[in-house]
Amino acid sequence: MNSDFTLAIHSLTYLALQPDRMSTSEAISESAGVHPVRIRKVLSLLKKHGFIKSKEGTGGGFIFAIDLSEVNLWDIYKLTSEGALQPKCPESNEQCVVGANMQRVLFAIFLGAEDHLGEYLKDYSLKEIIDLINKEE
Amino acid sequence: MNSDFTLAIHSLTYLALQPDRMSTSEAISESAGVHPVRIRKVLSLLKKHGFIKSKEGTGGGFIFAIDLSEVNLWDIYKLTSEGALQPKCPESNEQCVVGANMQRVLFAIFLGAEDHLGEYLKDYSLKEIIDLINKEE
DNA sequence: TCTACTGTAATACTATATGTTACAGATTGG
DNA sequence: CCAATCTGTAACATATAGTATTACAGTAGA
Repeated sequence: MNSDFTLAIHSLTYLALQPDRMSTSEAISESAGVHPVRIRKVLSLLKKHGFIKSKEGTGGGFIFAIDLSEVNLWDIYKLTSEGALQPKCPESNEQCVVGANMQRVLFAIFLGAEDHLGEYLKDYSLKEIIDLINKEE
Repeated sequence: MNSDFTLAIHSLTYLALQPDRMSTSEAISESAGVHPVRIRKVLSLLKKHGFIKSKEGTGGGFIFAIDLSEVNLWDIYKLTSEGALQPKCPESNEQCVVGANMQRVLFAIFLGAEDHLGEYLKDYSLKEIIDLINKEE
């Protein structure tokens, strides 16, 4: 899976630990180790779905908009990575019964697989992520 | 997920439908729509794990080695794609509590996610794939 | 010994992911 | 009103991963 998912979780966790003030994309990018523009792109998506609020200009930045327990890993997976589980299917030969039907069969199975994954990921809310982050090894 | 998984399933399905004779990598590649060398690479892996047998030289090729019901999608996932679910984690800032722990936390969660996925994929044996392939829409 | 295969390494190419630059628009404070 | 500090995005550049191709050694049958 690509790193948008990780960056989204990272950013949300960061914001959750700064509940009282705006955080800039630069501050988050320093924590996450990527370019601020990338953070802004990911956060733009999270904002569009109401998880965070943003403000432009001096003293602006990003801030958490809802309760920690209201967002879980499945929500974020759907935003950033839906379909990532689906195996790539090269365009195969329609003259062959295998080639003609493989994509359809695998697509259906992995649609179910993603739902199944969802049931697992729903059990991890951001609150639990933060608990795990704080629980040092 | 990359297409090695799909090619492995495709090849196995193809071989399962030709149980009495050797199939060449070229024949399979024509059905799957990829280069024969790629098929040979994937089949080399399947052979190493005992799912198929191969024979070099004239009249050679690949043939199914075990019972259809003995191989399922989880077996093949593990061979071709284990770890694919794991979200990429950029190297983040160890000075920050979020950066220092995010990778460890996500890694553990997605290890569990892959196990969970396994429970789902185990329910699909190659026999069932073939039934689905034959069941036209 | 010629032909038809697999096995595999090396290389080339292509697609996707990521990084960077640039700049318009919003907001604040002097 | 102007300068400074942010977000929001598009456009472009670069890096990485996925895939295709070439090449050739080894094996087996006719």
